[in-house]
Amino acid sequence: MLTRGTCRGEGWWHGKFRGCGYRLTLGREAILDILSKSEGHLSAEDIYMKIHPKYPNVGLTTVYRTLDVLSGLGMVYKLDFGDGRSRYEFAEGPKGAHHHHHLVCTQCNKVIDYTDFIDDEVELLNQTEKGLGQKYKFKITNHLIQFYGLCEECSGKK
Amino acid sequence: MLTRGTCRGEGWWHGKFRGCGYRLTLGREAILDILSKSEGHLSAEDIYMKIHPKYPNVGLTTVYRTLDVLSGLGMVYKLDFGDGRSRYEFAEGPKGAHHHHHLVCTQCNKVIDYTDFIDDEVELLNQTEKGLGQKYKFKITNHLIQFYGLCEECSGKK
DNA sequence: CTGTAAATGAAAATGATTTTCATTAAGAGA
DNA sequence: TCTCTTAATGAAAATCATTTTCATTTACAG
Repeated sequence: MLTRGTCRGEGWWHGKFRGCGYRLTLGREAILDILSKSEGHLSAEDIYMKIHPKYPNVGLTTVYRTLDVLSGLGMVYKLDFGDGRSRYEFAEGPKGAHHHHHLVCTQCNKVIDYTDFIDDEVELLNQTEKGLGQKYKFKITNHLIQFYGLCEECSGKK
Repeated sequence: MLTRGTCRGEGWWHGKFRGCGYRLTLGREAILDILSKSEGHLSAEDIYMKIHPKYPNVGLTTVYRTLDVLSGLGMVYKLDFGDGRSRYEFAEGPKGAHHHHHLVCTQCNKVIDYTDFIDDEVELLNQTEKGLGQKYKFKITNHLIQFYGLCEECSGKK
């Protein structure tokens, strides 16, 4: 993962990029644009496909590279749902309005975002985070919570 | 993932295998044996290496296949710490004595198992699990909690 | 406007995991 | 115990997401 110092300050991304010594390019804008508009969990190729019609000269390689930068900056979460490819979602921050956790079907890989119990969870997590951070001298920046099981359809199929 | 029906009953693995229609083979025993003895997070190749001296005729392919079966049976957890290969650990069950969660360094990929806050976490998770299960009609069988950040060393390096 | 280092695309390389296929062996039933 | 069916296996090849290489382009500081 690419990281230049610790660049997690606030401010919108024009500044965020520049502030961290990154250059602002068309490809990066395109990718951020798609990511901030799309709901859901996009793979690198998904993003490439969505961008391609409008920006045919942004390659898949650049998508990967940009996603790496973005997740290094904390602007994007890189997720793994066990289907062999990484998924990315725009980060709104763990306290942000749309923060959610995932419910993953181990059979069909369907993913449901839920926010229902987030408040209690986040409260507990913050505590835990603090405790862990102290005990293990970790600078915790993020967390991942996923529940696994069978979705309605798949558990029907037995 | 290979699954034959829902085979998550109790009992030790000789029976568990047979009960689910799987055959008990040398390779599978070897893999279970290593997994149950080793602490930590082994990759398929780690396991292959550990087994090889004693069972030189168990191939890497079989290791992958067996791990797939085992994780289908819920006897092994398949984990992803972001270093490009899957890691496996013997499952003691979410309520088992050694259940733990993970603290992952995003820089060097070091992983710390912690059990410190498990009790509170597990309690909340059980509630959440129940609520989510009902609302989304999911049969939840497992959960994953990981905190990400920089370990002491890596945050030292700035 | 210019120089320099960062960013890029295309193609090749990588590397974990999966598939193929011919062979072996587990274990149910005789 | 012997036989037969089918699951399990190893080796090699295939797959496929991601990374690297390298020559070229481009952002942007000065």
